[in-house]
Amino acid sequence: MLQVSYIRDNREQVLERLAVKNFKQTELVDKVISLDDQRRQTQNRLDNISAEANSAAKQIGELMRNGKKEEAEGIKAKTGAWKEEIKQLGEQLSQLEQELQQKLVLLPNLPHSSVPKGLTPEDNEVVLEHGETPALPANALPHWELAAKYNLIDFELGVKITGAGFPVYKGKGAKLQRALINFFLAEAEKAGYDERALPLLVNEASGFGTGQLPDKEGQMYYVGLDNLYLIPTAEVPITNLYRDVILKGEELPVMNCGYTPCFRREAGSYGAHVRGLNRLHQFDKVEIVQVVHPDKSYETLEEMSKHVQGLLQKLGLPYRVLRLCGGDMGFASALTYDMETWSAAQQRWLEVSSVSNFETFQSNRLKLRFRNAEGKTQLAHTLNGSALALPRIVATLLENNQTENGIKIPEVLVPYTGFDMIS
RNA sequence: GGAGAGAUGGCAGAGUGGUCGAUUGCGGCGGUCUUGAAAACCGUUGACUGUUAAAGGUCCGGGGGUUCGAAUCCCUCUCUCUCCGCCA
Repeated sequence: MLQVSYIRDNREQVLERLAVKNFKQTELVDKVISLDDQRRQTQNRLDNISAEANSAAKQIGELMRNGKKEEAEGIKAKTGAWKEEIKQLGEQLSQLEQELQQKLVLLPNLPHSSVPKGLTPEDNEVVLEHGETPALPANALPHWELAAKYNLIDFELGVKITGAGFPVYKGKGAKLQRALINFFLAEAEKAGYDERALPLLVNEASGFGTGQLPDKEGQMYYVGLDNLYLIPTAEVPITNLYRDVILKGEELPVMNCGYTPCFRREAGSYGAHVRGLNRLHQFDKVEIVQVVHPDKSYETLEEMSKHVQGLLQKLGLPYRVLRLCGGDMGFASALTYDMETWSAAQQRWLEVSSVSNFETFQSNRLKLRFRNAEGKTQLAHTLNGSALALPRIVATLLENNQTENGIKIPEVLVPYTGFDMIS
Protein backbone atom coordinates (compact mmCIF):
# COMPACT_ATOMS: atom_id res chain seq x y z
CA MET A 1 0.00 0.00 0.00
CA LEU A 2 1.37 3.37 -1.00
CA GLN A 3 1.58 6.14 1.55
CA VAL A 4 -0.98 8.89 1.03
CA SER A 5 1.52 11.55 2.03
CA TYR A 6 3.87 10.33 -0.71
CA ILE A 7 1.11 10.38 -3.30
CA ARG A 8 0.19 13.93 -2.32
CA ASP A 9 3.73 15.20 -2.54
CA ASN A 10 4.70 13.37 -5.72
CA ARG A 11 1.57 13.19 -7.83
CA GLU A 12 3.30 13.55 -11.21
CA GLN A 13 5.94 10.99 -10.43
CA VAL A 14 3.36 8.54 -9.14
CA LEU A 15 1.41 8.78 -12.39
CA GLU A 16 4.59 8.33 -14.42
CA ARG A 17 5.66 5.28 -12.44
CA LEU A 18 2.23 3.69 -12.58
CA ALA A 19 2.36 4.03 -16.37
CA VAL A 20 5.52 1.89 -16.40
CA LYS A 21 3.55 -0.78 -14.57
CA ASN A 22 0.90 -0.43 -17.22
CA PHE A 23 -1.65 0.58 -14.62
CA LYS A 24 -4.67 2.15 -16.28
CA GLN A 25 -6.90 3.49 -13.52
CA THR A 26 -4.89 6.64 -13.05
CA GLU A 27 -7.99 8.54 -11.93
CA LEU A 28 -7.61 6.65 -8.67
CA VAL A 29 -4.61 8.79 -7.81
CA ASP A 30 -6.57 12.02 -7.86
CA LYS A 31 -9.46 10.31 -6.15
CA VAL A 32 -7.16 9.34 -3.31
CA ILE A 33 -5.84 12.87 -3.02
CA SER A 34 -9.31 14.43 -2.98
CA LEU A 35 -10.60 11.89 -0.47
CA ASP A 36 -7.64 12.65 1.72
CA ASP A 37 -8.36 16.37 1.45
CA GLN A 38 -11.90 15.77 2.61
CA ARG A 39 -10.66 13.47 5.32
CA ARG A 40 -8.27 16.09 6.66
CA GLN A 41 -10.91 18.80 6.58
CA THR A 42 -13.41 16.65 8.43
CA GLN A 43 -10.80 15.54 10.93
CA ASN A 44 -9.90 19.15 11.57
CA ARG A 45 -13.48 20.20 12.27
CA LEU A 46 -14.04 17.21 14.47
CA ASP A 47 -10.88 17.93 16.43
CA ASN A 48 -11.91 21.52 17.09
CA ILE A 49 -15.37 20.64 18.32
CA SER A 50 -14.02 17.79 20.40
CA ALA A 51 -11.62 20.23 22.01
CA GLU A 52 -14.51 22.49 23.02
CA ALA A 53 -16.58 19.62 24.28
CA ASN A 54 -13.68 18.25 26.25
CA SER A 55 -13.00 21.50 28.01
CA ALA A 56 -16.70 21.98 28.78
CA ALA A 57 -16.88 18.53 30.31
CA LYS A 58 -13.88 19.34 32.42
CA GLN A 59 -15.46 22.57 33.61
CA ILE A 60 -18.63 20.78 34.54
CA GLY A 61 -16.68 18.28 36.56
CA GLU A 62 -14.89 21.09 38.35
CA LEU A 63 -18.10 22.98 39.13
CA MET A 64 -19.89 19.88 40.36
CA ARG A 65 -17.10 19.14 42.73
CA ASN A 66 -17.28 22.64 44.10
CA GLY A 67 -21.03 22.36 44.53
CA LYS A 68 -21.83 24.97 41.91
CA LYS A 69 -24.58 22.90 40.45
CA GLU A 70 -26.46 25.67 38.72
CA GLU A 71 -23.47 26.96 36.78
CA ALA A 72 -22.74 23.43 35.71
CA GLU A 73 -26.27 23.00 34.43
CA GLY A 74 -25.82 26.15 32.41
CA ILE A 75 -22.83 24.77 30.56
CA LYS A 76 -24.53 21.43 30.17
CA ALA A 77 -27.31 23.08 28.23
CA LYS A 78 -24.83 24.28 25.63
CA THR A 79 -23.30 20.88 24.99
CA GLY A 80 -26.25 19.36 23.19
CA ALA A 81 -25.43 20.90 19.82
CA TRP A 82 -21.85 19.65 19.85
CA LYS A 83 -22.88 16.16 20.61
CA GLU A 84 -24.88 15.73 17.47
CA GLU A 85 -22.19 17.32 15.33
CA ILE A 86 -19.44 15.19 16.84
CA LYS A 87 -21.44 12.12 16.06
CA GLN A 88 -22.10 13.19 12.48
CA LEU A 89 -18.54 14.24 11.79
CA GLY A 90 -17.29 11.01 13.30
CA GLU A 91 -19.49 9.01 10.97
CA GLN A 92 -18.40 11.08 8.00
CA LEU A 93 -14.80 10.61 8.96
CA SER A 94 -14.91 6.86 9.24
CA GLN A 95 -16.82 6.73 5.97
CA LEU A 96 -14.10 8.78 4.27
CA GLU A 97 -11.35 6.72 5.83
CA GLN A 98 -12.97 3.55 4.59
CA GLU A 99 -13.38 4.90 1.08
CA LEU A 100 -9.82 6.13 1.05
CA GLN A 101 -8.55 2.76 2.19
CA GLN A 102 -10.62 1.00 -0.46
CA LYS A 103 -9.07 3.10 -3.21
CA LEU A 104 -5.61 2.96 -1.76
CA VAL A 105 -5.39 -0.83 -1.76
CA LEU A 106 -6.14 -0.84 -5.49
CA LEU A 107 -2.93 1.01 -6.32
CA PRO A 108 0.03 -1.28 -7.03
CA ASN A 109 3.51 -0.52 -5.82
CA LEU A 110 5.56 1.93 -7.88
CA PRO A 111 8.27 0.27 -9.96
CA HIS A 112 11.90 1.16 -9.40
CA SER A 113 13.50 3.42 -12.01
CA SER A 114 15.43 0.48 -13.48
CA VAL A 115 12.26 -1.47 -14.32
CA PRO A 116 11.88 -1.79 -18.10
CA LYS A 117 8.61 -0.78 -19.75
CA GLY A 118 6.62 -3.57 -21.25
CA LEU A 119 3.52 -5.69 -21.06
CA THR A 120 4.40 -9.34 -21.41
CA PRO A 121 7.15 -11.78 -20.40
CA GLU A 122 8.76 -11.07 -23.80
CA ASP A 123 9.57 -7.59 -22.55
CA ASN A 124 11.53 -8.81 -19.54
CA GLU A 125 15.18 -7.89 -19.63
CA VAL A 126 17.71 -10.70 -19.60
CA VAL A 127 20.30 -9.55 -17.11
CA LEU A 128 22.65 -12.50 -17.48
CA GLU A 129 22.88 -16.10 -18.58
CA HIS A 130 25.08 -18.63 -16.90
CA GLY A 131 26.16 -22.20 -17.69
CA GLU A 132 26.19 -24.43 -20.72
CA THR A 133 23.17 -26.15 -22.14
CA PRO A 134 23.83 -29.86 -21.62
CA ALA A 135 24.04 -32.14 -24.62
CA LEU A 136 21.43 -34.83 -24.09
CA PRO A 137 21.37 -38.32 -25.53
CA ALA A 138 19.24 -38.75 -28.63
CA ASN A 139 16.48 -40.55 -26.74
CA ALA A 140 16.27 -37.95 -23.95
CA LEU A 141 13.01 -37.90 -21.99
CA PRO A 142 11.01 -35.11 -20.36
CA HIS A 143 10.96 -35.25 -16.56
CA TRP A 144 7.49 -36.76 -16.21
CA GLU A 145 8.58 -39.76 -18.23
CA LEU A 146 11.81 -40.02 -16.26
CA ALA A 147 9.81 -39.81 -13.04
CA ALA A 148 7.69 -42.74 -14.20
CA LYS A 149 10.63 -44.72 -15.59
CA TYR A 150 12.58 -44.55 -12.33
CA ASN A 151 9.49 -44.71 -10.11
CA LEU A 152 10.13 -41.31 -8.46
CA ILE A 153 6.80 -39.57 -8.70
CA ASP A 154 3.27 -40.88 -9.10
CA PHE A 155 0.95 -38.25 -10.48
CA GLU A 156 -2.03 -40.59 -10.81
CA LEU A 157 -1.90 -41.60 -7.18
CA GLY A 158 -2.03 -37.92 -6.24
CA VAL A 159 -5.13 -37.55 -8.39
CA LYS A 160 -6.74 -40.42 -6.51
CA ILE A 161 -5.90 -38.97 -3.10
CA THR A 162 -6.63 -35.33 -3.86
CA GLY A 163 -6.71 -34.27 -7.49
CA ALA A 164 -4.48 -33.04 -10.28
CA GLY A 165 -1.47 -31.05 -9.17
CA PHE A 166 -0.84 -32.97 -5.97
CA PRO A 167 1.90 -35.47 -6.84
CA VAL A 168 3.04 -38.33 -4.65
CA TYR A 169 6.82 -38.67 -4.41
CA LYS A 170 8.18 -42.15 -3.93
CA GLY A 171 11.44 -43.76 -2.89
CA LYS A 172 14.42 -41.86 -4.21
CA GLY A 173 12.02 -39.20 -5.50
CA ALA A 174 10.86 -38.52 -1.95
CA LYS A 175 14.41 -38.61 -0.68
CA LEU A 176 15.47 -36.12 -3.31
CA GLN A 177 12.80 -33.72 -2.05
CA ARG A 178 14.04 -34.01 1.49
CA ALA A 179 17.66 -33.61 0.38
CA LEU A 180 16.93 -30.44 -1.57
CA ILE A 181 15.04 -28.91 1.33
CA ASN A 182 17.88 -29.64 3.72
CA PHE A 183 20.50 -28.39 1.27
CA PHE A 184 18.64 -25.13 0.69
CA LEU A 185 18.11 -24.56 4.41
CA ALA A 186 21.75 -25.28 5.18
CA GLU A 187 22.87 -22.82 2.51
CA ALA A 188 20.50 -20.16 3.79
CA GLU A 189 21.76 -20.63 7.31
CA LYS A 190 25.35 -20.30 6.08
CA ALA A 191 24.36 -17.01 4.46
CA GLY A 192 23.07 -15.72 7.79
CA TYR A 193 19.37 -16.52 7.65
CA ASP A 194 17.69 -17.65 10.84
CA GLU A 195 15.28 -20.51 10.30
CA ARG A 196 11.59 -20.46 11.18
CA ALA A 197 9.10 -23.32 11.10
CA LEU A 198 5.72 -21.82 10.40
CA PRO A 199 1.95 -22.22 10.40
CA LEU A 200 0.65 -23.25 7.00
CA LEU A 201 -2.73 -21.64 7.62
CA VAL A 202 -2.95 -17.88 8.06
CA ASN A 203 -5.70 -15.48 9.01
CA GLU A 204 -7.10 -12.58 7.03
CA ALA A 205 -4.87 -9.96 8.66
CA SER A 206 -1.79 -11.86 7.54
CA GLY A 207 -3.13 -12.17 4.02
CA PHE A 208 -3.67 -8.44 3.96
CA GLY A 209 -0.24 -7.66 5.37
CA THR A 210 1.72 -9.15 2.52
CA GLY A 211 -0.73 -8.09 -0.18
CA GLN A 212 -2.61 -11.30 -1.04
CA LEU A 213 -5.84 -9.84 0.32
CA PRO A 214 -8.05 -8.24 -0.70
CA ASP A 215 -8.48 -9.12 -4.35
CA LYS A 216 -6.26 -12.16 -4.84
CA GLU A 217 -8.17 -14.57 -2.62
CA GLY A 218 -8.91 -16.65 -5.72
CA GLN A 219 -5.29 -17.79 -5.74
CA MET A 220 -5.42 -19.23 -2.23
CA TYR A 221 -7.19 -22.21 -0.77
CA TYR A 222 -9.69 -20.99 1.77
CA VAL A 223 -10.81 -22.89 4.85
CA GLY A 224 -14.19 -21.24 5.30
CA LEU A 225 -15.22 -22.94 8.50
CA ASP A 226 -12.35 -21.28 10.34
CA ASN A 227 -11.83 -18.31 8.03
CA LEU A 228 -8.21 -19.25 7.31
CA TYR A 229 -6.12 -19.47 4.15
CA LEU A 230 -3.55 -22.08 3.15
CA ILE A 231 -0.32 -20.23 2.47
CA PRO A 232 0.68 -19.75 -1.17
CA THR A 233 4.26 -19.09 0.01
CA ALA A 234 6.21 -18.91 3.27
CA GLU A 235 6.56 -15.19 2.57
CA VAL A 236 3.16 -14.71 4.17
CA PRO A 237 3.78 -16.21 7.62
CA ILE A 238 7.44 -15.11 7.78
CA THR A 239 6.87 -11.48 6.85
CA ASN A 240 3.82 -11.30 9.10
CA LEU A 241 5.97 -12.29 12.06
CA TYR A 242 6.90 -8.62 12.01
CA ARG A 243 3.41 -7.20 11.66
CA ASP A 244 2.78 -4.39 14.18
CA VAL A 245 6.40 -4.42 15.27
CA ILE A 246 8.74 -1.53 15.89
CA LEU A 247 12.30 -2.83 15.55
CA LYS A 248 15.32 -1.24 17.11
CA GLY A 249 17.69 0.23 14.55
CA GLU A 250 20.38 -2.26 15.47
CA GLU A 251 18.02 -5.20 14.93
CA LEU A 252 18.19 -4.56 11.19
CA PRO A 253 18.68 -6.36 8.95
CA VAL A 254 16.30 -9.14 9.96
CA MET A 255 17.12 -12.29 8.00
CA ASN A 256 14.79 -15.29 8.15
CA CYS A 257 14.39 -18.40 6.10
CA GLY A 258 11.85 -21.18 6.23
CA TYR A 259 10.74 -24.29 4.48
CA THR A 260 7.04 -24.81 3.86
CA PRO A 261 4.76 -26.56 1.44
CA CYS A 262 2.95 -23.96 -0.67
CA PHE A 263 -0.61 -24.19 -1.91
CA ARG A 264 -1.89 -22.44 -5.02
CA ARG A 265 -5.22 -22.86 -6.69
CA GLU A 266 -3.91 -21.82 -10.14
CA ALA A 267 -7.49 -21.73 -11.38
CA GLY A 268 -7.94 -22.28 -15.06
CA SER A 269 -4.48 -23.62 -15.86
CA TYR A 270 -4.23 -26.67 -18.06
CA GLY A 271 -2.41 -28.00 -21.10
CA ALA A 272 1.05 -29.19 -21.99
CA HIS A 273 2.92 -26.34 -20.30
CA VAL A 274 1.59 -27.39 -16.90
CA ARG A 275 2.41 -31.03 -17.40
CA GLY A 276 4.38 -32.99 -14.82
CA LEU A 277 6.06 -30.77 -12.27
CA ASN A 278 5.77 -27.59 -14.28
CA ARG A 279 2.87 -26.24 -12.29
CA LEU A 280 1.37 -27.76 -9.15
CA HIS A 281 -1.25 -26.98 -6.55
CA GLN A 282 1.07 -28.09 -3.78
CA PHE A 283 4.83 -27.80 -3.83
CA ASP A 284 7.77 -27.40 -1.48
CA LYS A 285 9.83 -24.25 -1.22
CA VAL A 286 12.49 -22.66 0.95
CA GLU A 287 11.98 -18.95 1.23
CA ILE A 288 14.34 -16.19 2.34
CA VAL A 289 13.02 -12.93 3.78
CA GLN A 290 14.77 -9.77 4.89
CA VAL A 291 13.61 -6.64 6.71
CA VAL A 292 16.13 -3.89 6.10
CA HIS A 293 16.87 -0.19 6.38
CA PRO A 294 15.47 1.69 3.36
CA ASP A 295 18.96 2.85 2.35
CA LYS A 296 20.12 -0.74 2.07
CA SER A 297 17.28 -2.53 0.32
CA TYR A 298 18.61 -2.50 -3.25
CA GLU A 299 22.00 -3.66 -2.09
CA THR A 300 20.16 -6.43 -0.25
CA LEU A 301 18.19 -7.35 -3.35
CA GLU A 302 21.43 -7.93 -5.27
CA GLU A 303 22.80 -9.97 -2.41
CA MET A 304 19.68 -12.15 -2.33
CA SER A 305 19.86 -12.60 -6.07
CA LYS A 306 23.49 -13.70 -5.71
CA HIS A 307 22.49 -16.20 -3.04
CA VAL A 308 19.90 -17.78 -5.31
CA GLN A 309 22.35 -17.86 -8.22
CA GLY A 310 24.89 -19.53 -5.97
CA LEU A 311 22.44 -22.35 -5.32
CA LEU A 312 21.85 -22.89 -9.02
CA GLN A 313 25.58 -22.85 -9.68
CA LYS A 314 26.24 -25.41 -6.99
CA LEU A 315 23.56 -27.63 -8.47
CA GLY A 316 25.20 -27.16 -11.87
CA LEU A 317 22.05 -25.92 -13.56
CA PRO A 318 22.23 -23.49 -16.48
CA TYR A 319 20.16 -20.42 -15.66
CA ARG A 320 19.37 -16.88 -16.61
CA VAL A 321 18.32 -13.86 -14.58
CA LEU A 322 15.49 -11.62 -15.72
CA ARG A 323 14.61 -8.15 -14.62
CA LEU A 324 10.83 -8.19 -14.91
CA CYS A 325 9.17 -5.51 -16.97
CA GLY A 326 6.45 -3.29 -15.53
CA GLY A 327 3.63 -5.36 -16.95
CA ASP A 328 4.92 -8.71 -15.72
CA MET A 329 5.76 -7.62 -12.17
CA GLY A 330 3.76 -8.46 -9.12
CA PHE A 331 1.30 -6.02 -7.59
CA ALA A 332 3.36 -5.38 -4.47
CA SER A 333 6.86 -5.35 -5.94
CA ALA A 334 9.10 -2.40 -6.82
CA LEU A 335 11.74 -4.53 -8.53
CA THR A 336 11.76 -8.26 -9.23
CA TYR A 337 14.39 -10.63 -10.56
CA ASP A 338 13.22 -13.97 -11.83
CA MET A 339 15.65 -16.86 -12.10
CA GLU A 340 14.94 -19.47 -14.72
CA THR A 341 16.68 -22.76 -15.35
CA TRP A 342 17.00 -24.34 -18.77
CA SER A 343 14.98 -27.47 -18.99
CA ALA A 344 16.91 -29.41 -21.61
CA ALA A 345 14.36 -32.02 -22.59
CA GLN A 346 11.46 -29.58 -22.71
CA GLN A 347 13.65 -27.01 -24.42
CA ARG A 348 12.29 -24.16 -22.35
CA TRP A 349 13.13 -21.90 -19.44
CA LEU A 350 11.42 -22.65 -16.14
CA GLU A 351 11.01 -20.06 -13.40
CA VAL A 352 12.50 -21.41 -10.18
CA SER A 353 12.88 -18.26 -8.13
CA SER A 354 11.56 -14.76 -7.86
CA VAL A 355 13.36 -12.21 -5.72
CA SER A 356 11.64 -8.91 -4.96
CA ASN A 357 12.05 -5.65 -3.14
CA PHE A 358 8.73 -4.36 -1.84
CA GLU A 359 10.20 -1.20 -0.34
CA THR A 360 7.51 0.09 2.06
CA PHE A 361 4.55 -1.40 0.20
CA GLN A 362 4.18 -4.31 2.60
CA SER A 363 5.55 -2.59 5.68
CA ASN A 364 2.93 0.13 5.35
CA ARG A 365 0.23 -2.53 5.48
CA LEU A 366 2.03 -4.45 8.20
CA LYS A 367 2.88 -1.38 10.27
CA LEU A 368 6.39 -2.73 10.33
CA ARG A 369 8.67 0.06 11.50
CA PHE A 370 12.07 0.63 12.99
CA ARG A 371 13.51 3.42 15.11
CA ASN A 372 15.83 5.51 12.96
CA ALA A 373 18.92 7.47 13.95
CA GLU A 374 16.75 10.40 15.08
CA GLY A 375 14.79 8.08 17.34
CA LYS A 376 11.67 8.36 15.19
CA THR A 377 9.63 5.48 13.82
CA GLN A 378 10.03 4.83 10.11
CA LEU A 379 8.70 2.15 7.76
CA ALA A 380 11.26 -0.56 7.02
CA HIS A 381 11.78 -2.20 3.63
CA THR A 382 10.84 -5.85 3.10
CA LEU A 383 12.28 -8.29 0.56
CA ASN A 384 11.86 -11.94 -0.19
CA GLY A 385 12.87 -14.62 -2.60
CA SER A 386 12.51 -18.30 -3.30
CA ALA A 387 15.67 -20.15 -2.45
CA LEU A 388 14.42 -22.31 -4.01
CA ALA A 389 11.13 -23.77 -5.22
CA LEU A 390 11.57 -27.51 -5.62
CA PRO A 391 9.44 -28.92 -8.44
CA ARG A 392 11.05 -27.20 -11.39
CA ILE A 393 14.48 -27.73 -9.89
CA VAL A 394 13.66 -31.43 -9.74
CA ALA A 395 12.34 -31.28 -13.31
CA THR A 396 15.54 -29.73 -14.67
CA LEU A 397 17.77 -31.92 -12.55
CA LEU A 398 16.11 -35.04 -13.91
CA GLU A 399 16.13 -33.86 -17.49
CA ASN A 400 19.56 -32.26 -17.66
CA ASN A 401 21.37 -34.96 -15.74
CA GLN A 402 19.94 -37.99 -17.51
CA THR A 403 22.46 -40.43 -18.92
CA GLU A 404 22.38 -43.88 -20.46
CA ASN A 405 22.88 -45.33 -16.98
CA GLY A 406 20.46 -43.20 -15.03
CA ILE A 407 20.22 -39.76 -13.48
CA LYS A 408 23.30 -38.25 -11.94
CA ILE A 409 22.86 -36.44 -8.61
CA PRO A 410 24.87 -33.19 -8.24
CA GLU A 411 27.83 -33.63 -5.92
CA VAL A 412 26.62 -31.05 -3.39
CA LEU A 413 23.43 -33.04 -2.86
CA VAL A 414 25.03 -36.42 -2.30
CA PRO A 415 25.65 -35.83 1.43
CA TYR A 416 21.93 -35.14 1.72
CA THR A 417 20.57 -37.89 -0.54
CA GLY A 418 22.96 -40.64 0.40
CA PHE A 419 23.11 -41.77 -3.25
CA ASP A 420 24.78 -40.27 -6.32
CA MET A 421 22.76 -41.94 -9.02
CA ILE A 422 19.12 -42.75 -9.74
CA SER A 423 18.97 -45.85 -11.89
C1' G B 1 -17.32 -30.57 22.09
C1' G B 2 -18.69 -28.91 27.64
C1' A B 3 -17.74 -25.32 31.80
C1' G B 4 -15.40 -21.01 33.53
C1' A B 5 -12.06 -16.68 33.42
C1' G B 6 -9.98 -12.78 30.91
C1' A B 7 -8.29 -8.91 26.97
C1' U B 8 -4.88 -2.04 29.89
C1' G B 9 1.83 0.88 27.66
C1' G B 10 8.18 -3.70 25.68
C1' C B 11 6.61 -7.21 29.88
C1' A B 12 4.12 -7.89 34.67
C1' G B 13 0.09 -5.67 36.89
C1' A B 14 -3.26 -1.47 39.41
C1' G B 15 -7.25 1.32 38.11
C1' U B 16 -15.27 0.32 38.62
C1' G B 17 -17.96 7.54 36.14
C1' G B 18 -14.45 13.55 36.10
C1' U B 19 -7.77 16.45 37.27
C1' C B 20 -6.42 8.86 33.86
C1' G B 21 -2.59 8.46 28.36
C1' A B 22 -3.43 6.00 32.72
C1' U B 23 -0.41 4.14 40.02
C1' U B 24 3.54 0.76 40.66
C1' G B 25 7.35 -2.94 39.56
C1' C B 26 10.60 -4.99 35.86
C1' G B 27 13.02 -3.90 31.41
C1' G B 28 15.20 0.17 28.17
C1' C B 29 17.84 4.90 27.89
C1' G B 30 20.74 9.04 30.38
C1' G B 31 23.41 10.43 34.77
C1' U B 32 25.86 10.22 39.90
C1' C B 33 29.23 6.95 42.36
C1' U B 34 33.56 3.49 40.67
C1' U B 35 40.29 2.32 38.07
C1' G B 36 36.29 -0.55 35.39
C1' A B 37 31.86 -3.24 36.29
C1' A B 38 27.92 -4.64 39.57
C1' A B 39 24.86 -2.75 43.41
C1' A B 40 22.63 1.69 45.12
C1' C B 41 20.59 6.43 44.05
C1' C B 42 18.55 10.39 40.63
C1' G B 43 16.24 11.46 36.07
C1' U B 44 13.85 9.72 31.70
C1' U B 45 10.89 6.23 28.80
C1' G B 46 3.74 4.50 24.43
C1' A B 47 1.66 4.95 19.35
C1' C B 48 -0.93 7.66 15.64
C1' U B 49 -2.46 12.45 13.86
C1' G B 50 -1.42 17.63 13.56
C1' U B 51 2.01 22.02 13.34
C1' U B 52 7.85 25.58 11.09
C1' A B 53 7.35 24.54 16.34
C1' A B 54 3.39 24.28 19.55
C1' A B 55 -1.63 23.92 20.80
C1' G B 56 -5.24 20.47 19.80
C1' G B 57 -7.29 15.51 18.50
C1' U B 58 -7.48 9.90 18.68
C1' C B 59 -6.14 5.24 20.94
C1' C B 60 -6.98 0.89 27.55
C1' G B 61 -9.10 -6.21 21.96
C1' G B 62 -13.14 -4.56 17.59
C1' G B 63 -18.03 -2.29 16.89
C1' G B 64 -22.36 0.08 19.02
C1' G B 65 -25.03 2.44 23.25
C1' U B 66 -25.90 5.40 28.09
C1' U B 67 -23.77 10.27 29.97
C1' C B 68 -22.10 17.13 29.94
C1' G B 69 -18.02 13.45 30.73
C1' A B 70 -16.35 6.16 29.90
C1' A B 71 -10.32 2.22 30.67
C1' U B 72 -14.44 2.25 34.29
C1' C B 73 -21.72 1.16 33.18
C1' C B 74 -24.86 -1.60 29.17
C1' C B 75 -25.17 -4.50 24.39
C1' U B 76 -22.51 -7.20 20.74
C1' C B 77 -18.49 -9.48 18.08
C1' U B 78 -13.61 -11.44 18.02
C1' C B 79 -9.60 -13.48 20.29
C1' U B 80 -6.76 -15.63 24.40
C1' C B 81 -6.23 -18.54 28.78
C1' U B 82 -7.73 -22.47 32.55
C1' C B 83 -10.30 -27.09 33.71
C1' C B 84 -12.92 -31.46 31.64
C1' G B 85 -13.56 -34.58 27.18
C1' C B 86 -11.18 -36.25 22.61
C1' C B 87 -6.47 -36.75 20.24
C1' A B 88 -0.92 -36.49 17.33
